[in-house]
Amino acid sequence: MHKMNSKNKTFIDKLRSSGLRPTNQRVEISKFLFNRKKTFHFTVEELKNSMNLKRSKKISTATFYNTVHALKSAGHLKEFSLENNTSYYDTNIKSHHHFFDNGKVIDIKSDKITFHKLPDAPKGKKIKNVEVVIRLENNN
Amino acid sequence: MHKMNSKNKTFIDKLRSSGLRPTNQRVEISKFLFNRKKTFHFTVEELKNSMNLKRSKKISTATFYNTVHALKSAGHLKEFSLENNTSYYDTNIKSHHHFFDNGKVIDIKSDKITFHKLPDAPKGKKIKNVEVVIRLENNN
DNA sequence: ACATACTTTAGAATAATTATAAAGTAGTTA
DNA sequence: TAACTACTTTATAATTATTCTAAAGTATGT
Repeated sequence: MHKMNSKNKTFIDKLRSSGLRPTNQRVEISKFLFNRKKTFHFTVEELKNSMNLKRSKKISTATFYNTVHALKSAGHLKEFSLENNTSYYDTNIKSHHHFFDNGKVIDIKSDKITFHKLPDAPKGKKIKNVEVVIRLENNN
Repeated sequence: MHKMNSKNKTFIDKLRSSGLRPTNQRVEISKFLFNRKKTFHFTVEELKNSMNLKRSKKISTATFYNTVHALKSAGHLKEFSLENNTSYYDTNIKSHHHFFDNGKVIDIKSDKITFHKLPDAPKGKKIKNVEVVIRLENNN
């Protein structure tokens, strides 16, 4: 039997709206992801490690993957890729852009980049979204 | 003993400037990649399959990976990632952008996209490049 | 409290990539 | 050109990220 406070509600709603029953594991993952002020960038492996380090009873890899995927499909997480064959996720789902600096990711607010010219979508297609990556290197 | 025509020279130079001895395998890969009019997008697996299909003596996976990596490091290929954990390479190394349409990649010439506003690089950093991805979906 | 469908989990399976080390080849030098 | 050495190729094993499987556990409606 669970005591539910209003804070948990958010996390549970995110799960429910992703078609997931709010099990203990999922609620903890959801809390871990969304109970923070700043945007959080992570890989599933990183998420698993940082959560499981603190826990006596570990959450399984499959559960991390399942939960992250469902949250992403429901639009609660954004997915993106770097050049190292792992998927990164971002708790900031608002349209925005990224700096990439040697594997480190920094968000760029959407309004920091505006376009003067954009191409039309090919026939029969329309633009779903536009994503800008600004790669950085050290000065001098 | 090899007969070398002027056409091969280009491919061999690309290898040499990548720090690679122009072995038969590498020259054939280099030709396959660069002896074409249109930009070529590929994964290493695709490259391997399309080249090896035609050959009686197959080139090994490791050689494809090694060669592609060296060419990429030397700047003869551009690497990019989609959300499926495989690296894509592009023989068009000029700064340009991409449409992504369900895993299919279409080049966008650099001058088709111009910016009205771009953020400054963080302190101590400078912008190496700016890459735009326009994701497409079907109309209606 | 029951039943049932959904979950969790450990471990196997898969896919992309990288590492290993033995056999082969290019480039240099005598 | 013969010989040498360093670089290559290759098959195969290893690794990494991810997905699948099927048995045991749990949430939810009645």
